[in-house]
Amino acid sequence: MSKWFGLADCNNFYASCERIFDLSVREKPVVILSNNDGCVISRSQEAKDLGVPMGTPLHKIKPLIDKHKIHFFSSNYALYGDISARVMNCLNDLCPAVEVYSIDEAFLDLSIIKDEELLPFGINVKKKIAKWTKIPICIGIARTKSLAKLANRYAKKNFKEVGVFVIDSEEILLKTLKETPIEDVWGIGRKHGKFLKSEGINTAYEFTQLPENFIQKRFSIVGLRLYKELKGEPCLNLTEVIEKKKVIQHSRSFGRYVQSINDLEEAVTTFANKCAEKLRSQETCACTVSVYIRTNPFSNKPQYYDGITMNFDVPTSNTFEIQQKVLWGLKQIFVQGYDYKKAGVSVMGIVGKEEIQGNLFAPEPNENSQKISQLMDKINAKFGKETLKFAIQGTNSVWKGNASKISPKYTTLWEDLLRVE
DNA sequence: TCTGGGGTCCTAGGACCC
DNA sequence: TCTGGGGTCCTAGGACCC
Repeated sequence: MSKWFGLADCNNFYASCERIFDLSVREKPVVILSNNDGCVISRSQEAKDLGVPMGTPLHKIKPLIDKHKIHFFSSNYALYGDISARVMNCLNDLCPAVEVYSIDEAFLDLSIIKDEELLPFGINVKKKIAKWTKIPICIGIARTKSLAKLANRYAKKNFKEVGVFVIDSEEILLKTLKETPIEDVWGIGRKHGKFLKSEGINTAYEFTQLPENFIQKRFSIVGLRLYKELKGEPCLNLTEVIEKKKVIQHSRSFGRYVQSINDLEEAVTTFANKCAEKLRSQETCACTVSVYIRTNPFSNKPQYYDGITMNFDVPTSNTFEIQQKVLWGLKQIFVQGYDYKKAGVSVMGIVGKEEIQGNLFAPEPNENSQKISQLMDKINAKFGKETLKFAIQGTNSVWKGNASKISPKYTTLWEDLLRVE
């Protein structure tokens, strides 16, 4: 049986989430800002139509915002994560097999659907999702994942009302490939796009007409896979199981410049804790941890960047152990006299906790501190983030960013539950 | 004044081993 | 003077994604 892949993708996801509960911004231009209210990371259709570019810093589009009364929100990941889970649950109920690909996208295996049923099936899924979650989606359907992506983009662009597009004939395939600019193809980023255009390759179709050995040589096997997929040969499968993360990071730009090591210590211990929590939540331990600090690359002030990577004797997910290493590392890389703007912690060499090999020469793991870590996880899960935290994390952190325009956590915090009066 | 955060995969090159 | 060859493992860097 030949395959059919679908790609369901939420339209303007973060902006759409804000509109579910806040009726005053429905049909109004809305933009969502990154951490620190830095730059635009999501736009409603109305905002796109007004010419708000993706990724621009807020201060650069302030005149546009004022002029058109564009509503803007700080990002509210608790809300988006919860709405995403609802959408994915619905897709799971409606579709034979689902691979959650990102917070707002999922691949579907539709191979068991009859060819002539694909379009009505897609339309039904779209309608149900809209009804159950109030999130508008588009669905692209084709023979490969890369083509489903292409079909999805085509649906968004040309059939937004229907919201579903199926590439089910050679003619439609060629037409879609010819109408897709090369830089819009999934897997062709800025660098490759620029190179291809300089070679006179402007569309997905022209890409598929290049010789195979040229693709392999210039774009390695990743590019070759894409090339084959665009020609209709599936090289990527649906992966339904959620794999454990191989790297876990936590980093933040600061709300203002930070000079003292104490403030940096507060920040990096908080990040170390987050990494440890994430490790425990996927039942893994890390062999390695690194920490870095940096100044603001956009400013004219003296620049500094340094990081350090450290190994554990025995892989760990213990908050205390990870914190300790990170604090030690910070002392090694910290230099007085700079305005620091960002710091981050990442853990790597991640292994399942059952695969850990003991180290004869390492001290026995501290079981008490591990139990405390787990207890903290439980309490924080029940009563909310950072109900319980470490003294060194501070209580009035100067490094924390601004989120001046954050919407309520309508779905994940009792106090923020919508009231009907 | 103000510029996000968290991932993946692949390749090249060096260290090391036999 | 001439200085192997093949394999593995690790890391850094670069490309991409949302």
